[in-house]
Amino acid sequence: MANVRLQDVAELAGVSMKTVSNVVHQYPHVSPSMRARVEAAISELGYRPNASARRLATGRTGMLSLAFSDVSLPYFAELARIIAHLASARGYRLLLEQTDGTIESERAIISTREAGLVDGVIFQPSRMPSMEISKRRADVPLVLLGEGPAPLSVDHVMIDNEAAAIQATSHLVAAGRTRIGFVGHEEFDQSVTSLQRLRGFQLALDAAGLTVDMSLVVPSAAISAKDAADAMRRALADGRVFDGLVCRDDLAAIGALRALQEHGLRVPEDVAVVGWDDISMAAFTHPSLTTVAPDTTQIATMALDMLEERIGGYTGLGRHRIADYSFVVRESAPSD
Amino acid sequence: MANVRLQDVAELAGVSMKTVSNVVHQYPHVSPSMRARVEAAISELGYRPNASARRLATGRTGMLSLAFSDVSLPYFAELARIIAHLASARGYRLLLEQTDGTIESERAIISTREAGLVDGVIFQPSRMPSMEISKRRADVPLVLLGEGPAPLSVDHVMIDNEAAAIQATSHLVAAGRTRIGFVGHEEFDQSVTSLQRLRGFQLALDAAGLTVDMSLVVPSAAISAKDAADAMRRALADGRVFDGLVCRDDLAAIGALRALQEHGLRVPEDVAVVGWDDISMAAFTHPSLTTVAPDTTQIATMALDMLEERIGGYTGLGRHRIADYSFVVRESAPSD
DNA sequence: TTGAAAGCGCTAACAA
DNA sequence: TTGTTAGCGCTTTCAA
Repeated sequence: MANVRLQDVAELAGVSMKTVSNVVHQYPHVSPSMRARVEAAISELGYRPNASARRLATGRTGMLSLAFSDVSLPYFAELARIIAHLASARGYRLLLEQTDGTIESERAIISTREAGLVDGVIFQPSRMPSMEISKRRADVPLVLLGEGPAPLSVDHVMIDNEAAAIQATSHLVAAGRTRIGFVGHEEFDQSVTSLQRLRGFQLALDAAGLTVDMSLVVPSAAISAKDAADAMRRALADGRVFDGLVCRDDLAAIGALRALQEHGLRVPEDVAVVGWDDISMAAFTHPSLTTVAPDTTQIATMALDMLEERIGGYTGLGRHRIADYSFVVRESAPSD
Repeated sequence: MANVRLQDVAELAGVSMKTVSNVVHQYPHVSPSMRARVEAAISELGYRPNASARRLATGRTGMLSLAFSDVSLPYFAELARIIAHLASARGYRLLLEQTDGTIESERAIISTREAGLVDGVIFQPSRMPSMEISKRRADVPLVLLGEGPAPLSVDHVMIDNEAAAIQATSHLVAAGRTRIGFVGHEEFDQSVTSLQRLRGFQLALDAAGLTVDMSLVVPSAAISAKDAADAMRRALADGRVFDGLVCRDDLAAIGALRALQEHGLRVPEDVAVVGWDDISMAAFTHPSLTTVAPDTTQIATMALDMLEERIGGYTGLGRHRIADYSFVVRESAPSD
């Protein structure tokens, strides 16, 4: 019962394995009577093709792996949802790999110890230097997500973080804010993501003739609402005064919102807050978040397109695609 | 370069495939010189074992699939994170399957069309009747999550939803609330989860001598903050008056918070709100959420334990395990 | 249109 | 301790 083979079906139907295979694969040139006979045998035996055997024979696994630090971060969860859907529409299943942002786990992603596990990998590194990524063996097709300075040899999808950070910061400047802080980047080992956003932040302030006050730049122990809230609580207790806040991501913004409210500050009246990612919760915080909204569907589509081209045999220099983003204005930092 | 086989390594090293295999598997009884020679050959050739071939030979895939409606729901994302970690510690990788809560997708999960894809399945159904689940072919080990009345033939992990709902409701009653509503269950095709929570809600009100006012039971178009907020907005616009709210989950609570605030009501002064799931955001809403906190680590551990027993050959009646939960009191519904 | 047979790369039982 | 070899179940030329 458990192990019905293609061969068993063939024997019961009195045909060859090839014929059964043709039926299973909907191969058009099979006479209706053959097909009927084979299908009867299939359902009588309860036959199901064995995925491992098929994979060994074809060399294709029909699986992609999706690797990033942590699925429980809303941005990644929402991205995973989209990628899983789009991948499934293209006939792939998704393997979930969490790195927890450790360099060891990220290395393990890059240097797959097993061949033939997945057909391709979509990977958003957080710690790994691009030099190291570029030195990997080009065994399995890889597309990088996120904002690292991607090595020339690898395909890559990102949004223009610097431009978006400039827009977010300028939005606060335009609203007349002058004591604008930045919250939520890692305290040590900053991810490239954070660095690019910080850079845009600084460029925008410079352009507005405001100098960056380093005491208003508040790093966080880790990427989470809790750590951002803790960092902001300390900064506020320390007497620092903000009237605007660019947050590294929406989680940091949510933590900051909490710390500001505990400190008796009103958002946006006293402090305007801008987040990043437009996670679904951003519309439901109190106040709702003005935020940078990467076009995640486009990111996922670009990544899958390039991955499929690689899987299809394309070899060539790494392509760098820039995905769109929009700037969503809500209550935490209105336009005026 | 791409296709180095075990055999190639064996030839280069001048040994048999078995010896190479022994080395690859860390088999202890290999002479050091052999080991060294083989390892040299492995790295010279850049050999990596082929996962598909290994799986075909052993019949084990080392993969589990995790199926539920939607990873972007925080509860599922957080659960997925934990399960992925624990599974990985046990040597399994995780395949992500989203059903979107459609019955067709749930059927596809239950009746795996391919054999040998995964060693086991962890599945939280939302629509599927338990009768149908029990009729499935017992091909691949399955553990059910969540609160359905699980068929006797299948392993199952859940928390006692009814008891938790009673506790949540009683908490509001004890604080003197009398116009207690329920928000966020599906409007049609209620999941068993919702029904059990509603039942506990009703039992607690009955026990307190309060009758359930059906106009305070506010269903939502779907499980999301947005739909719950919309439903609550309509209820409030309709003139319904609440002083307490048991929410089907934290997302519903977040939506409700939003609607209440827009309506000028204060939480908890005017309306006390209790959520469910204790998603990480629950500590950062404004006000923070009092909520039922299922012990997700325990849920994941129980599920994996039972799954591994099944994979290991255990056959027997389905076991039903009840996991712990706690009731976390925060600002949205304080103790007094 | 259908059949026969040679792999795909690895494991594991059995020998040596 | 190491070698031989027969599968695992499917795909895929090449024939018929």
